[in-house]
Amino acid sequence: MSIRHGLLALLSSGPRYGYQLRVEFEASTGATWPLNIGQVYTTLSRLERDGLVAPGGADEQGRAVYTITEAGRDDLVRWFSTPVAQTDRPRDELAIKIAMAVAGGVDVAEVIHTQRAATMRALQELTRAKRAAAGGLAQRLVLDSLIFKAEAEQRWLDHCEAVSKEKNR
Amino acid sequence: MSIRHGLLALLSSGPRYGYQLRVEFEASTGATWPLNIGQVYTTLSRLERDGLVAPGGADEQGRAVYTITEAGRDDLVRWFSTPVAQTDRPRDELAIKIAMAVAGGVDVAEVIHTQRAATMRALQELTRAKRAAAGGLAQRLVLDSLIFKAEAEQRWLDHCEAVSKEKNR
DNA sequence: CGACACATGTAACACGTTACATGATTTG
DNA sequence: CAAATCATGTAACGTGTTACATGTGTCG
Repeated sequence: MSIRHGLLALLSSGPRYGYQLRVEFEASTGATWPLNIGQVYTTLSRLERDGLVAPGGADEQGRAVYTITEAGRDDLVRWFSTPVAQTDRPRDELAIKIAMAVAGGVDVAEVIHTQRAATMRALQELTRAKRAAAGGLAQRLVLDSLIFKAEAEQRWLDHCEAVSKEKNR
Repeated sequence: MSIRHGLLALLSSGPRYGYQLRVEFEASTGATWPLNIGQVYTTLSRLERDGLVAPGGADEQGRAVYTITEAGRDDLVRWFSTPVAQTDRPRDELAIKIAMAVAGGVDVAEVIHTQRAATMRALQELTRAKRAAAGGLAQRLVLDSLIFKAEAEQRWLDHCEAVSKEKNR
């Protein structure tokens, strides 16, 4: 539901056309998660189907603009005022992988090691991207979010290693 | 792909039937993300379709067991030896929400406040669950993962508040 | 002219999720 | 006996994702 509401949020400050939405979405959230243009159109169709946006004809250049509806604004208000709960977050693949490695007969230390190297590289890439500091505030915050998460992941991996070593004694 | 590989991992230490897989999956990863039993069967069908598991007839009690295939083991080895990259993680709904709030004309402080309260409650619930300490090592590590993440989220929210306040001066 | 950015859209698929239908077995 | 647990499966849907088809305008 992230893209859905992301596009809806962009539409809340005025009518937009598909291509523009992708540009603005990526400008806000950064190039972290590139948004396929096809996705924009399919999502717009679904938003229209659900009555949250309405096609607003075409603008001067003949581009197909969409406008947010009242129902769309309501939905958006609800989105912003409702916190993201643990339960509606997707399953964490890494946590499951480590859990399965611990439970099964897999070399946990090896899995942790591989992951740590990858996360380390990601972290370096992220701090590099942050120093470049091209985008606006929103984009920088998203970048920070990823950094905080990556750091937490490193700490957790250390923790996993320590605990699983301890167990093997 | 988490459930897919999770079930495959469980099957790697011997044939299992559907119901059993759900029990073991939840025993490993905890009640954090409850696994609907229907999901197990649909996932098993898809694994069979892809040749990663094979139906192994029925056991003494007439339960439909599945066995991992060679291709399945290969896939699993690949899964364990390949780190989870940033790019194949799902979009973070909270990050997008805050980014959109910052970009649009939404009361960011309010959104942050609501989220922080929810995350705080989740954190308390998690530490409570950890003290209860019912499960095995794997389950405890998953719990720790969630705790580390929640803590990182709190720090990030603080950071967002500080930065967006600064901007409004 | 050829490449590239702009612009729109459809078809098909993957995974995850829930609701529903169905029945056997166990246990209070 | 009734309720709960065990057990299997299907149908239908939602979102996200990619691949493909198509066309215009612009700039080197």
